Amino acid sequence: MSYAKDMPDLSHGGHGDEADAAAVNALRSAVMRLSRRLKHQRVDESLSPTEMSVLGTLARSGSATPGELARKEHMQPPSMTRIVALLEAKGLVRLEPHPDDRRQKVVSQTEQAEAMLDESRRKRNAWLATLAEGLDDEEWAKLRAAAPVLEKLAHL
Amino acid sequence: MSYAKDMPDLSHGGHGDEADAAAVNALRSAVMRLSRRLKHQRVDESLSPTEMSVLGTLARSGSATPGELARKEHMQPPSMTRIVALLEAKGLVRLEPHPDDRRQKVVSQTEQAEAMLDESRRKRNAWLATLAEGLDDEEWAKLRAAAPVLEKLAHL
DNA sequence: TATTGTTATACTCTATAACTATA
DNA sequence: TATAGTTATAGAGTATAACAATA
Repeated sequence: MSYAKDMPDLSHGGHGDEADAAAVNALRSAVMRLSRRLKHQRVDESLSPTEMSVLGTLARSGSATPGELARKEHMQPPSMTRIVALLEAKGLVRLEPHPDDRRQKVVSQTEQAEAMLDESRRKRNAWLATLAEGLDDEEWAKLRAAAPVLEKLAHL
Repeated sequence: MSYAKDMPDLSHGGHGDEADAAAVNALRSAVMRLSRRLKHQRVDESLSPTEMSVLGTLARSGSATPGELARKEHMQPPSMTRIVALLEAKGLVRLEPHPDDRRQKVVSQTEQAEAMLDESRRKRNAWLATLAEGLDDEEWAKLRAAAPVLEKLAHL
């Protein structure tokens, strides 16, 4: 750990000690395992985790172009094309021409998507609550406090 | 939220209010996005996130049979067969016959794997530290506190 | 020329089903 | 018969490269 003493006053960029390394390890490992399980314990049979994620992003932003969605979800444009097409086929998003730029399109969620998200949230809670029964209150509180940070991290 | 008043004294199984729902949402969304990015920002070019995860598990447990590894990683045995074969081809694990049961095998990490994990931790810190520069100290502290909990959750 | 989105294609990871060897 | 692991195969998700339309 020789570099720690060489960078004494990084105001908040200096997350690099051993506790941080352990956290990084746990984080990466947990993220991989959870993502694998999420694919299976999916709450809505017909929707993949990515489709759910895109729908969530859309719900927050109101509407967006495919390119914006791809950037927000950190995927490549062709992948987003496919996701949007799937969601449209399921009646969960609407595609309209962009008012100012005829190359672009505007994607927005349908009423059906909104209802589905509500229902889905209920089911998700049931699953997660079951999983969370293995956590005590203190652990759950830590997780809840970190959730928005994790989300921010994923968007950085 | 009608059920809250119907289940007044669940000691710690009652994670189900709106703040929890928001946390669940953020958690799922962040996990999916991060896992996708982890596949690309991988620190060691030749190792997939899953291979890294298995190696990490192996480092903690010392050695294990393929079946045990599959259960711990929440994957199916055939998938683990493939991962173990890849790791063996890279000289990172060793396969030995099980002393008591000739159906089973014992997987253990090599010295090379140990060295690789050390090197990898350094690189990972660099990547995460870069990402974490967008977090303030308080956010990072929350994340660090939650990391072991996330790991526990992923194993439940 | 640069940018948005799409099409065509290939790769990686993982699962299920069927099989082999051992208990 | 039941269990551990493997082989064969298929499917989902995503990427890159090449392309079309528009700016």
